[in-house]
Amino acid sequence: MSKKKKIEVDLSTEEKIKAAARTVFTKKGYAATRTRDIAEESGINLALLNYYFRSKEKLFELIMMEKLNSFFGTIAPILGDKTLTLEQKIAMVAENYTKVLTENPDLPLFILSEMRMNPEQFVTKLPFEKLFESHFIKQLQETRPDLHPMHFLMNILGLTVFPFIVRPVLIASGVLNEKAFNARTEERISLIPKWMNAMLKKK
Amino acid sequence: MSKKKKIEVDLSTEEKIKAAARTVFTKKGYAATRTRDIAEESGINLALLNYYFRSKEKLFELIMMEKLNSFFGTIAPILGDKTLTLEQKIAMVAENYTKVLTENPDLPLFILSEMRMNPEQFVTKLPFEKLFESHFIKQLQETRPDLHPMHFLMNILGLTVFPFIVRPVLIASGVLNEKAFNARTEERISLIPKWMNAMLKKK
DNA sequence: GTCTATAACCTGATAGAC
DNA sequence: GTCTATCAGGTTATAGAC
Repeated sequence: MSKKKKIEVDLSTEEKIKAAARTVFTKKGYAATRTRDIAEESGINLALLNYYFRSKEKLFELIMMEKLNSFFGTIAPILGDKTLTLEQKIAMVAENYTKVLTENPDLPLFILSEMRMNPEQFVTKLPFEKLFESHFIKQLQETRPDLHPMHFLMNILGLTVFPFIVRPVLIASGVLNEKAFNARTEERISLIPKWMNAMLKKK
Repeated sequence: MSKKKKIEVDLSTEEKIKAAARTVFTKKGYAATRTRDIAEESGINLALLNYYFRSKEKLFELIMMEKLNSFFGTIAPILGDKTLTLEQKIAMVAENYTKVLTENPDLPLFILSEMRMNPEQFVTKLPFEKLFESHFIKQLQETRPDLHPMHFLMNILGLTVFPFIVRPVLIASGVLNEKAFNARTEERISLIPKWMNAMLKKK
């Protein structure tokens, strides 16, 4: 017999705490989160949080590392792949990123908010060279040697990620509901490659 | 004689607290800010903060309203202006926004972070209809009736604002220093209108 | 208006019983 | 492993002297 008899209910205590921590940290951010909130959300006792994870900060770092891997793990392998054309990479970034973010819409704003408040804490643990010295950058330089390749990296990321960054505002203001938002970002999967192509052409 | 004999030093106590609150709230966010931090930063006594502003929350709302006005006040009048062409609006948004954000680079991430944690608090006080039912939206619909105008509003804002949102990461990681960052965003003032024009063309 | 002192409460973390 | 009880320190806000 497996340890887990049920699907959600019989998670180990450790996993229950992690699941609750993901929810609460994501919603409130590190500073506004109380360890009591996490305990309540997970249905476990407050003391067990420290028993399993030693401190609020250690638990947060664990969750943050998961999030960073989701965020950068999607993109770094694509941009570094030497067998893909520039057009293929752009299409894959738009599609894969949109799908990851649709499942996890607060990922970018969560990461950027926390990194802004404490940049040193995580910046050393991230593969920035992988992005900024990637094969993708070389391809951009070959295609448009007249412009800094950073511009186009910024453009593809901005076009893909920016809607998710303003999503809380759009939804709270009633401009779009969740369903309409998802319909628009789904449309952008095929639009972004066309737009990027138009921007990359020399006029 | 004027009340103010010196320029920075002789601000009224109230203005000193507000200036310190701007600095500390922007840097740490609402939840991580301690009223003691603001008192120390401004050189005034802790009790005076409550004397002038009643509570931490009231002071924060005041600062947040200033920030929201800087952020939306730049853009709403341009997008609503019925005498400007689509191309003129795009050029003005890129230029004016970039200049405002260069002076106040953490403005967008500050606003979006705080609104994410507490969307209801500010969303009612914002002129979203001004943006999403503006003359600019009508012009987009006329130019590209086949696509939702939201896409192009997202694109102009994303291309302009996104670099400032990832700025803390870029600078902390050493990918760009402040000077190089400013050089790139300055370049984008003239690039964004060209890119938007290319995106708006039917192919 | 400004200060010191302190009230009233909250928060992360642990000791110790089971 | 899990719980209750509690400690030690921090936090917002105010009372009251000057």
